[in-house]
Amino acid sequence: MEDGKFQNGGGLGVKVMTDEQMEMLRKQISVYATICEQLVEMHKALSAQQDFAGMRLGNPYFCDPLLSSSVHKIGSRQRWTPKPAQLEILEQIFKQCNATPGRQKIKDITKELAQHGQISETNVYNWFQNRRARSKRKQSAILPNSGESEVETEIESFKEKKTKPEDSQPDEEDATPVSDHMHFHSPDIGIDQFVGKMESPGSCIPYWQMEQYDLFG
Amino acid sequence: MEDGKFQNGGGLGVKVMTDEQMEMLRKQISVYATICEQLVEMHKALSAQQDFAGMRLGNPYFCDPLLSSSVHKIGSRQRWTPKPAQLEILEQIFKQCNATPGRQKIKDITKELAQHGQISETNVYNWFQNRRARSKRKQSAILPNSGESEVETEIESFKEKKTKPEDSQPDEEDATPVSDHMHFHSPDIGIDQFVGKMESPGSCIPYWQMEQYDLFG
DNA sequence: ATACTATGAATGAAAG
DNA sequence: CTTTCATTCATAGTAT
Repeated sequence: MEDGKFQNGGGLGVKVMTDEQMEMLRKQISVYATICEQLVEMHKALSAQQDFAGMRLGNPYFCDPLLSSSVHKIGSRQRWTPKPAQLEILEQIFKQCNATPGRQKIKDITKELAQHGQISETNVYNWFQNRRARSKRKQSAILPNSGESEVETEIESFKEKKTKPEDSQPDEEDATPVSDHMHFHSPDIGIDQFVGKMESPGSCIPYWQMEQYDLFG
Repeated sequence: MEDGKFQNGGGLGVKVMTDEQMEMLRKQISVYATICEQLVEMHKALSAQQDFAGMRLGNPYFCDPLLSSSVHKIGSRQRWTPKPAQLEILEQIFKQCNATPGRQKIKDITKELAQHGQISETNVYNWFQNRRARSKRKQSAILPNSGESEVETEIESFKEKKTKPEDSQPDEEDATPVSDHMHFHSPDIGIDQFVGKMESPGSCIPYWQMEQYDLFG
């Protein structure tokens, strides 16, 4: 079939990758993609300052093939989108037990939902996970200071949205986000060689260390 | 790329690539590598020939986020984010012994990884715990649980059921498992400094990582 | 086309 | 070790 013209020496047209390999590959490429993105930006910024046209010529890679994003977005796997029917079932189940369904439960649900479309257990698992997390967030968002113990009410009709998406950065010094015109999310990384680690906010050893280092040793 | 030409071999959870896809992948990576090399060089050249100090001062993000390698707001990130270099090492170690590293082992690993950025033993410990747990979950997600809809011993024997891939599917009749030689070269271009700066992978998640979604349906 | 929002997915950390 | 929580990223859908 498809290996009619693109077959390797073995004559087999397909190869199987493990998740590990897949993941690694994805990571590698992501790294490249990010590097390129940033370098390109830098390049653009620099270009704006001076005209070093001569340098650009002769290099097919930064002339424009790159800048025009010929490399990016080559096919992409899109994420699962629950069908209305599936959603309904999920919501219903969620209402009953807004707790995490057990493994077996997940399986059952998955099987059930599979009748309405392609779905995997992971999808179901994620859905509940997200549903729960978001439900909780919304609750805390609408009741800032009241008692929060009895709030188990489902508020899906509440399309409460954050008035201010909040950059989630408590640090608002002179930082000028450049993300105005491009998605440069996470311009920061956790490389604080100088910042103290926050693993042990005191002098106590994390539970696991005690267990493994002190008791076990 | 039209996915219509390819098929997943009916694999459930197995990623099957055709030679064509493989070729494309290789090409993409090559392109990235080349681009990065070129851009890095260009950047170096530019940096050398001018001192865009003004720009630097005015824009902490533009100056050269890549070279400074740690331009991020202190305290803006709470949780550790492994850098590509660290991840690579971790994955490698995980491959060898996917068992829990002993206390000394953790220390060693931590020390090793510290060369690439801030990290603590707790981070390493957690990483392995998560890695293992998720590896297991993934495989159980597609586990050949032929059992009917009974909730029997849920503890099942997915201990070391399949040590190899998280998800193998007995449908690889004409599929050749990708050997570990399929590794494309790592970002071996001289941009380690840059790599260390990045932490947001996934600006481009091509067709791999695809699952049994409706990609073929 | 651009921006925004809703939400699926990934993952570090913590609880049990 | 297993399960759950919290936060973040990326993308599909939708509005401007």
